Amino acid sequence: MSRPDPATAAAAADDRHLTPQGVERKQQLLEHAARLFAERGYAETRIADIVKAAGVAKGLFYWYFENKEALFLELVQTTRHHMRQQQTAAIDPAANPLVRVRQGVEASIVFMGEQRRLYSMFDLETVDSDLREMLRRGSDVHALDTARHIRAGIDAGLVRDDDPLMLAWGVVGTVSSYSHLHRTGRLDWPLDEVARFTGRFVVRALASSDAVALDAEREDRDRFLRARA
Amino acid sequence: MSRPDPATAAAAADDRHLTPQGVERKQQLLEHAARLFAERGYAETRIADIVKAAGVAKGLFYWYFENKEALFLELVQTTRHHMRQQQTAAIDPAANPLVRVRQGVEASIVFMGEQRRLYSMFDLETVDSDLREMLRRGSDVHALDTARHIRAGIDAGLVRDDDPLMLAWGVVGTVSSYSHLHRTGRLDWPLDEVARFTGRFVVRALASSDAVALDAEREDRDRFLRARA
DNA sequence: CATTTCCTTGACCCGACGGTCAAGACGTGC
DNA sequence: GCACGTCTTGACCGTCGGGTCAAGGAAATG
Repeated sequence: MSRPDPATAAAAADDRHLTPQGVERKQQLLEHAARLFAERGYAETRIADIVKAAGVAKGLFYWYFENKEALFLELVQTTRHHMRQQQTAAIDPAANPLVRVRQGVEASIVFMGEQRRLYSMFDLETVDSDLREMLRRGSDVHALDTARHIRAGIDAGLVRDDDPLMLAWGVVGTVSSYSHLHRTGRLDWPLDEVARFTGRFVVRALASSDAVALDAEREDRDRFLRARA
Repeated sequence: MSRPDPATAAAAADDRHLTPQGVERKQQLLEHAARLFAERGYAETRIADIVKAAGVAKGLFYWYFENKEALFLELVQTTRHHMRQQQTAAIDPAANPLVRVRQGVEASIVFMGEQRRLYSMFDLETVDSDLREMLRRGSDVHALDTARHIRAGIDAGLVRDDDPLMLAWGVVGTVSSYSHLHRTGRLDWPLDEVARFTGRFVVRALASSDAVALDAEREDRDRFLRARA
């Protein structure tokens, strides 16, 4: 479906050399598209809308992108990349597994909250089935990642003994739920409070005992206060 | 938007008298539509597809429904109704609040799993913004409902002291996450195991202490064994 | 200054799809 | 057998929107 014959490849080929001007124009299109997708959804955004917003002719769109789907893909990939960067930055490798999960969770909430414009089109699968598949792979990776920490947590006796991958899915699901809630404006708490609440929820769901959970929460409060100081 | 002028109301008026044959035909259309929505999504399903599947002419669709959206609405409402019935049936009013939440959660998972065809179009908001609003109101109700039990749980000292509505959103989100996972085939556990896992996850996230959580889980096992006998 | 590559334009094409309509079949009561 | 409401048909219409194209300007390259 991506490149059935050479004729199609003529438009927006992989090895297009972009001048600085071209790079900037492409960036403009991406940004306007992102804004429009977030405002009215992927399907409801016409290519005509995008080029109009950018103030260029319709044909130009196809100079930079093969089609709407290709643009969307690019948007998703770069955003995902930034998200992972943020996550790894937030996770303290020296901390215990349960705390690491909590740090990842809180970082995700904050990132998604700050980038809510972009994320409006991620978890809610407002796209056709091809793209849906791709979006799914994203959360799969996220869950697998989380599962690693959880496994370590179980080994360390910090996380209760249950299927690690299933627990990880619970974490990912919880994060995306609260983030979605916040993003859609049904929850007007400040972002960092949403993050801390979500962290608490997840820690409680995973912890092997009260003591462990309390410990992870205390550590949380400490970090929070330290960050304030 | 629903009925701007009398002319529109001509099609599928509220006070249409349906013969038994008409009722059945309408039902056929609803069922085929549900199947197709589930398979390929709301937006990707053409009215032409629906009537073709039902083996009738296109014009007939507009005899029974004002448009695609109206059909969708009808589908959502009846399904939601069944879901709530199932939930209330599963909740033992004599049980303690935490257990009641768990019962509701497990019933939801089972119901959504059995009706997965229909539910494919619910939580994932594959529809335009008007319908999205309506779908949201559905989970709002669900969360509010859950929050009542949680409040009672906090008063009884069974649920940890945190914002009840937020906790309720966590429950609803967790349920819809695991249900979604199961529905999309990324989780091939038997349905009742998914339900019990989800119940456990939620109970742990809410419980005020290990003892309380263990108690609710033990009660769970007991019920399970009793049901088997 | 010639040539090539990049960038931009907007009119145009065409298929898809939601929705309409005139015409007729079937059944029921009078 | 007539009249009326229910039900069914499929051709037809209009619009919307993705995608194409021929043409030309602007900038780099040689």
